Amino acid sequence: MEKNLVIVESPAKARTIAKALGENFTVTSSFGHIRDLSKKKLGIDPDKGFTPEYVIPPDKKDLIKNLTKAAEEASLIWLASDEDREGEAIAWHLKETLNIPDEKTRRIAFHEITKDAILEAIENPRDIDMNLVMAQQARRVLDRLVGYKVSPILWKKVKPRLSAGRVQSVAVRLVVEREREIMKFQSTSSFRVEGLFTCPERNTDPFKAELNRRLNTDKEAEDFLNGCIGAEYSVTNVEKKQGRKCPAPPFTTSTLQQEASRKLGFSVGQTMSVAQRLYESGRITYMRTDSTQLSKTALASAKKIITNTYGAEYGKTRQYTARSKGAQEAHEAIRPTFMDLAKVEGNVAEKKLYDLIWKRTLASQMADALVDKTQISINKGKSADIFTATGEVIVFDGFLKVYRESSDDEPEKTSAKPAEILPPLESGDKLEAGQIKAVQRFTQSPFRYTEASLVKKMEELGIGRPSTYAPIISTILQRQYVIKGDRPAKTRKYLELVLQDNQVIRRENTEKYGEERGKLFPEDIGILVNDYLMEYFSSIVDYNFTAKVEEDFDRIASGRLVWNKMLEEFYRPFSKTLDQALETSRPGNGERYLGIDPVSGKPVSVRLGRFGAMAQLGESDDPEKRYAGLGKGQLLESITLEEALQLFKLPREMGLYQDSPVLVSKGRFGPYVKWQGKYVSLGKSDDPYSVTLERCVALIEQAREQETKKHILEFPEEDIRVLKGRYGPYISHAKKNYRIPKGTDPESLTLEDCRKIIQKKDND
DNA sequence: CAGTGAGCGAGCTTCCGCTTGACTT
Repeated sequence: MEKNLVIVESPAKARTIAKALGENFTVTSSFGHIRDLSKKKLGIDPDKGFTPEYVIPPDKKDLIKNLTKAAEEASLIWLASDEDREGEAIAWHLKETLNIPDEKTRRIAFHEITKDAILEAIENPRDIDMNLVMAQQARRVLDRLVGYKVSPILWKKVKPRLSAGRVQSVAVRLVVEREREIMKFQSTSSFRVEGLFTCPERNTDPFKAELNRRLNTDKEAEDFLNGCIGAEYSVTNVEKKQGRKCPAPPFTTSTLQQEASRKLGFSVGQTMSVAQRLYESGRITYMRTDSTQLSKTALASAKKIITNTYGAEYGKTRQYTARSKGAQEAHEAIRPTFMDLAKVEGNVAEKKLYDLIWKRTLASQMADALVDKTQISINKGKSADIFTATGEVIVFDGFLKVYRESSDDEPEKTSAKPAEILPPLESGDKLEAGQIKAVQRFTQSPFRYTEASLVKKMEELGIGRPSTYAPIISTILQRQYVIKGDRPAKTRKYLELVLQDNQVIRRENTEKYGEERGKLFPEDIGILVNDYLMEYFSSIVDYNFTAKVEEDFDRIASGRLVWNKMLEEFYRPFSKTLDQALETSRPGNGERYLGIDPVSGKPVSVRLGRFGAMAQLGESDDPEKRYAGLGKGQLLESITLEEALQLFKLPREMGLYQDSPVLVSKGRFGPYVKWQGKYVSLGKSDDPYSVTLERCVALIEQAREQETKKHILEFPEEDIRVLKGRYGPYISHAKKNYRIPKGTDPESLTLEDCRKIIQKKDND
């Protein structure tokens, strides 16, 4: 009997395919790529045609042994990795590494994981497409050259352990440039005028209408309102239009990450690991995809559910085409495996994410929503000023019954929302104005990126792949190029001028604005590295670099370009750039002179030092010069003289407590109080610059109390203590910690017990 | 863990894309 071995990339996929193929096929998986360039060295010789030296990573050795054995025993090996560049390369590496002869090799691809599709694939095997494989090889080698040639330059010129790459460096650039836009941004204000109108003849309720222009100053606003006194208003035009809203396409990796971020507050990493669990338990299709396509079976079952639940008029079968640049569409969109399963078992996160996927998929197959839009234009006397009232009524909800996509733009809270319904008015109707008010509004600075909106931007630029979006975010966070953080809301005053009973009243109100949560902020080192790369490696951090090389990869894939010729073309100028950077480049240290300290008359400057960003008070040759580290959220580029001077107010001598001095200062781990040689961290809401002695004493007392509670047992003669820590009780001895075995009551431990525990662990 | 800021100079750091586990402090 024939023995067939099918190799796919993912074990979960292998399980489903095994079921469809039956007993004559053994289905196994490669767990992604099986060979790669060595991590330790470059693995490419640019002088010898760029031929890569592939190695099997240590953690794949066992797998390869098993696969080789299985391949030897089989009579036919079906290489069923994905039908894209990376998948084709995996098929080729498998054939090479497992030593599979041509006559035993069959290359197939499944377009959807259904029995019919799988059997059809088996009927139509082909050869490995070497052009596509070489396109992948060119991609791999190029990324290695960029990453492993530029990073060491950063180690030498800036700081060890830094990194640069075709994708990550552009991600950092986006964050840095957005921050600079925000720094540069100057808010301006104008006055938005809104009136309440009624039509006495038709006995209507009051409705809102907005003036079609903004007024620049409060004077202008006041004049305008005064001009409204006694004015006559009439309807000049009523326009009715029917609009449509169509559903969003089914999820890809990046749109799932965006929606899970906006609606569920998940990080992109969180979304991926929850999705992975749903995938492994067979609830959803593959979660790393750039395709919005749905399988025929999925389309059919969605239609059935919609018809049964909402009626046939709610259904509209549609297939969406790829929106993103460079999409390779090796998989389906992310959808429930079984559409008729509306809810899944699992933890809260799994349930919520599944619900989101289910609704989005279903909605994508539903009818457009129909909206009646009405716009009423209102004349103010004979002036050119026009007020406009807009109304929007949903006449058929369609897909909105199930799902509504959210947006990244945080709408200005007070801006006019369209009214649900407007009174039936006709051109020529006379209106009466009730209250008219002019409210000061401010322009908003650009938004900082969230993890998910950065992914969206990268996808738009064609940079990165579904499998790398989450890891890229972790990398730039890990390198401390960017940091994820919050900013509290700020308050500002705004003016409101109200015309009521023929009088203009002026009010000053306050409002909160600009609160940010979970946003990406650049760090000083990220800014510095970005500026360095922009100066010496501008072609690499060019937003179009990836798109340009992708064109070449496509030409390689279609046989119009030879892979190492392309690399040759790239490398010749690139190696010159490298040499130049090594020889001549000097990265900045972010140094800025901020001004003179009015108290001491000494100059204040900031720069990046060995231990991070710092401020310096006094010239470098001043023996009494002082240093202070910059605080959290402060950047070299934007810190002001006032803020820097503030830093030198620490340490503060607070006074005496029980005859010992109390000191407040800031260290590596944040602000602290020091008293009698002991350190106590300040609370989250305490400000080291304004905290009082009283509060410090309270903190000291609290810490003292905890200290006494912390000690459960003491055997000082042998330097053994039983302490209570963050993770429960433990034994401390000679500056090392030891766990207490489960089920042991820490208070009943004897000195002998402790010795045993210590000895046991030290012997391990 | 707790205020550093110059420097002997070993040996190490690093990319992007495929894919899952194996680990507790």
